[in-house]
Amino acid sequence: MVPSTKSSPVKSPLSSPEASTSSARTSPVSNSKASASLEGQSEQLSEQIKPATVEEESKTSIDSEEDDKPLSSRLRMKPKPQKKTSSPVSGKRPLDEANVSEQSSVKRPKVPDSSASAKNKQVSAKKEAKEEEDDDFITIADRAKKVMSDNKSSVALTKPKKVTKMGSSSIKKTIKKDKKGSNFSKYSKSTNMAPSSNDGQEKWATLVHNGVIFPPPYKHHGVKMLYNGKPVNLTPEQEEVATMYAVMKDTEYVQKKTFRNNFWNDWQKLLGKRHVIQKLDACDFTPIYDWYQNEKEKKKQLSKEDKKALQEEKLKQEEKYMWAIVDGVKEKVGNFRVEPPGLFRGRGEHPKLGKLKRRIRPSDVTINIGKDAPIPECPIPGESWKEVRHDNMVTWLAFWNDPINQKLFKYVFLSPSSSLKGQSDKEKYEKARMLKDYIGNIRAAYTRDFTSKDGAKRQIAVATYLIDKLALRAGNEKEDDEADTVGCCTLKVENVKAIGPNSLEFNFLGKDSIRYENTVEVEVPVYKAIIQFQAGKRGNDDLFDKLDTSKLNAHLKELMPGLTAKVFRTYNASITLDNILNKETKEGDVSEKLVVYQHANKEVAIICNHQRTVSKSHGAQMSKLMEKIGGLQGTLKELKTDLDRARKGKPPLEDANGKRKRNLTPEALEKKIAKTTEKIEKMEVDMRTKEDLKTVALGTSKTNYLDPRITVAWCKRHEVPLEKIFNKSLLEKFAWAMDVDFDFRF
DNA sequence: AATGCAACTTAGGACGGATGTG
DNA sequence: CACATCCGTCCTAAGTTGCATT
Repeated sequence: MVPSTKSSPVKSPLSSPEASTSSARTSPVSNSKASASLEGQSEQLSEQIKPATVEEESKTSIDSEEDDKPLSSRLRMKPKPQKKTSSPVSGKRPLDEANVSEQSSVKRPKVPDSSASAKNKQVSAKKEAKEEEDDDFITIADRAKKVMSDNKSSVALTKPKKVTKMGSSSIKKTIKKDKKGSNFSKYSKSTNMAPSSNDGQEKWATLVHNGVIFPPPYKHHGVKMLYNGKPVNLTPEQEEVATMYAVMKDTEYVQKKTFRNNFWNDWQKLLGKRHVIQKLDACDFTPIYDWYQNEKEKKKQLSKEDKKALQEEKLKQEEKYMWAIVDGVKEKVGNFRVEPPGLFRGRGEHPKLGKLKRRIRPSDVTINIGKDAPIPECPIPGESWKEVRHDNMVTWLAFWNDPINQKLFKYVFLSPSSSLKGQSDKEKYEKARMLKDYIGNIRAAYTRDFTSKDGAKRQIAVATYLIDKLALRAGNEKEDDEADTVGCCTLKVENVKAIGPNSLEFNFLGKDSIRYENTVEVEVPVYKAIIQFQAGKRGNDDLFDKLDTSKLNAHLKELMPGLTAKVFRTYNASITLDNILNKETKEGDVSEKLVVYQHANKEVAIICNHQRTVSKSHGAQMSKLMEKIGGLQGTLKELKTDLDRARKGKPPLEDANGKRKRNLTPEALEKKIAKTTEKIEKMEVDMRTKEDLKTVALGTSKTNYLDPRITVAWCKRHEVPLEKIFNKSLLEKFAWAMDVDFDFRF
């Protein structure tokens, strides 16, 4: 795919290919294809873009009155009907206020984990233990005990962990009024997490695992590619790389010159300078491509049983690598498979596209494991690990150097469902919640500094503002051998256009070469500051020349302990979800509530610019839906005439095929009409959402930005089954959030 | 202060099985 | 039942951040 061509949801589904003007990177190919067939429809379906109407409220500058408003209501990229209601309410939330005052009176401990509720958890966990088909060999109760004792011991024999002050903040949680049927603790396994945050501390006391599994060796297939029309003999090594290229025939990668050049370069090294094959252009890989397609087809044609058997075989081989035992608890390992060799598939215009990513061998791999644990046997006979370490200050189980960029490491970590990951996830959200208490002052401070005499200060202020308001990423410097993308600190002059009287038009490639395109009305001082930062510079110069991420983060740390740029994204995402859910959830059935949730989720995804490419079949799908609706409208018309006739005692007209229809009573016809109308309406809604979400990825925010406790609590309050929102993986990942109080607010 | 290294989180796309639909 | 679409899972790239070194 060509990520850079996606139209940005930040703007609206309407942003057309030609809107993305600048940048040589823009290849309109996929974009125009995707939208061409649909141009007319999408115009009707999607909301109009207007240059962001950041209304009155934000012109009055950000003052503390507005502080707990969700970003989405402070920043209106698209006017939305239902949002009109939001302004008078002014974001005051009784529940939240209670929270805030409570928090400000009690100094928030780093991890306000509630020991009180931990007790509850154990009880409920035990209760549910039976129905949990957790394939652990340790029971939950055992695990709880184990963790408890481990904690004690590790506290005893390691540097004092911050086990202290768990009391104060947890007191509030003792009033546990559980609503009927709203207990999700069946998903919370041992919620008993190590009680402390431990940055710079031991991450585990004991660690046992079986290392990593390597991909099978290459199987020589002997299918001959053609060179100038003639079959060529290749050694297995040469053939392997040729095959990697051949099978990518219908990806967009091979269209890219960089990809082909890099591939050729690396392949030629294997062929040798004097090989018959002298240039890529004269190569015909189709025999290999066809062979591969055929193999794939064969695999697909296997019987259900055979497939299952194959799967089980694989599972059996991998079983031992799937688990680690961390402090006596069996935990899933995340990525225990070593990455197979292949051609590098970078995103966007990555300079290393197509380079051969060589095979990783045991001698590349460093293992990290408990001192007393048996060292994993090297799975390839005759070879051995590069190194074995016993470092409990880190969480990785293994790593090797990335063959594409030797300086980088590829790590093997535990899976997101592990309590190690869960704990840091929780800490992440607690930090973001802490920002709530500081955000007012922070906003006041940067607003003040928009006009600071000190240029560096001004840049920090504006950058912080953009990170807060637009949820931009920090933006580290990048090397020349990476794709040319930017974040806040690395914005170029040409990425921002000042549009009078006080709007800014952003257009740049961010992470994963996803385009960020957005026009926003900003405070006048910001507008002026940007113009001043741009003065006398060229398009490619840094907008913030006195700033980088470490300066920025150092500054943020002075405003709140542990504050960094990315916390703003988490904070704004989660508070937006919390606010929208609580504002917009009405009485109604589950499906209506799910619509509200999805809407909130979408708002967050738009704020964070989480995009996806429009599926190849999107256009076709839409036309199909249109057709269906058209058909239904036809029947509706027919039914209406029939109703008219029936009322006059006449028989229905013949249908389109000239067939006779049954005589129906007017009542029956009315019923049918109502049903059809309903069906049409439902389809129209479906179509609108589909179109609306065609470029928006909801999953990323759900997985990484939205405090799961907001969702869990909301589900409890509104009796929505959690499984409607979290799939199995997410339920596992968020086990730590399951027994949150139903009145939890972010 | 700049640079480099290390460790960890966040990200979109591919793929294949599950589920819905006619 | 056949097909399309949906959805979860896997994969691994691409970020952020903290800290040590120069």
